[in-house]
Amino acid sequence: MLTVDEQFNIIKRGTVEIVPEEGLKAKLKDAQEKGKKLKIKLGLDPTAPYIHIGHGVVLRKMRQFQDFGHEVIIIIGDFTASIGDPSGKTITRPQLTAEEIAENAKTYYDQYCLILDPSKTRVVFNSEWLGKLSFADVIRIVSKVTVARILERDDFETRLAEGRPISMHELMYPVCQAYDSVVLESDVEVGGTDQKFNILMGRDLQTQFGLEEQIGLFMPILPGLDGVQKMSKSLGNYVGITEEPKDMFGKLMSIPDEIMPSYFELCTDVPLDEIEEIKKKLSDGSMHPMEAKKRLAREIVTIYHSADAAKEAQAEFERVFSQHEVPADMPEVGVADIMEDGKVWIVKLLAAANMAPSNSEARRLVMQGGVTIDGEKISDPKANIEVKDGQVLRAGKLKFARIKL
RNA sequence: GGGGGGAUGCCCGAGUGGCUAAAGGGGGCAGACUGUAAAUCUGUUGGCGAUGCCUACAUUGGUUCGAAUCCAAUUCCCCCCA
Repeated sequence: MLTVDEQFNIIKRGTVEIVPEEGLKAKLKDAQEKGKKLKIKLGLDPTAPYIHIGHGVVLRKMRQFQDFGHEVIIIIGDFTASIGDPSGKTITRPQLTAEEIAENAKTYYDQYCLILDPSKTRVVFNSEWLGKLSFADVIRIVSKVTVARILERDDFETRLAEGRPISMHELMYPVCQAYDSVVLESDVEVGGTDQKFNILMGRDLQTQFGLEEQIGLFMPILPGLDGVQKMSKSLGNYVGITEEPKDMFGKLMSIPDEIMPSYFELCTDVPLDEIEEIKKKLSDGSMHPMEAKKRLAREIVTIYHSADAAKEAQAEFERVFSQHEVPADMPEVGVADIMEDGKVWIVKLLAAANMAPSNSEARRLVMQGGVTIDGEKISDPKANIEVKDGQVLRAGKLKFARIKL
């Protein structure tokens, strides 16, 4: 078994901050000595039950705790989702139905099993307790929180200063999340740096309720594929952890060079000194950035699939993008329905292949010279084409389909 | 309770009676260059088998030959005073 210090160092990797570090060490030590499990808390948003490698950063951190014998508690914030974490332009989300919640929970389970050890994972919904509080209970809880404390939160502070509105219920969001920690008696709460205020609020509230304070463990926000905004499904700049190896590989190859180091650190298990080595080689030019990126993509695909899958994905990538050959497999597009006199109108063909959301968009693609069949450019949007079974339709760099008569 | 300001395409934002499918920017898409990186340049960015037609500037109705633009009502948002 690893010593407490060794455990601590593994856990510390990639973190922005641990509040307080000594507290975490003490908890790890205490747990080891008494043979008890720490409760590691993570909150997830139930409205978007799709896990990408940005969530993976935090989940993999949780996994490390599990490997040291601790218990992970995932809180699906079905109650708090109806408030919406205040972001400035909060949209109050609709309450989910029981069926939706159950369905999302299942979806989560299938995904997080790829990272977490299910035997050491508990999933709870915070509506279980938050939804049962009476108004009197709520008053009792909020009486332990001062207005000044709440208004310390950055976005509240700036909004107040700029005269932008803050709704009462938004002020409740951090309190709800903090109260979750009280109910669960969590030892550690893991989250992105955007969770800092909420997680520290948990510490305060636990103290108020006479409990031991949880440790706040903050991970950086993983930048998305665009390298600028945080990774999120709604921005489309994500890599889902259940995506196909070749899609994962391809998407990872498209990230800006500058964010490679943070991806290495946060999304892979490549040792830190090796990452340093790579950085050095990149800056002195002895390593081509593309090679580093291939390594990165391979590492990540290996984590979520396997080393073989990663190798295959790389081979496929090189075949398509370096040697400009067609992918080994691609979706088929049946043309039987859109055939007229043995010919197919190119615009309809693109729509049938889901390469364009509308005919107008398909026309544009054609006019812009992004469409080929078997490598031959189609540039006339009026074109009616005699297609043959097995021909390869391509739109842009990424979209391929095999024609099926 | 009183007074004032506002709502435009994916986003920001111009437009105050016809020349407006709506300037400009961002983002997206496509092309060139390349390493499916960045930067840069070019084109494109409501729908429709399409030299035209349809739908669009919060909603509904009105004025007008003609409305994103004027009027009325409605909804939502913001600010100031109390």
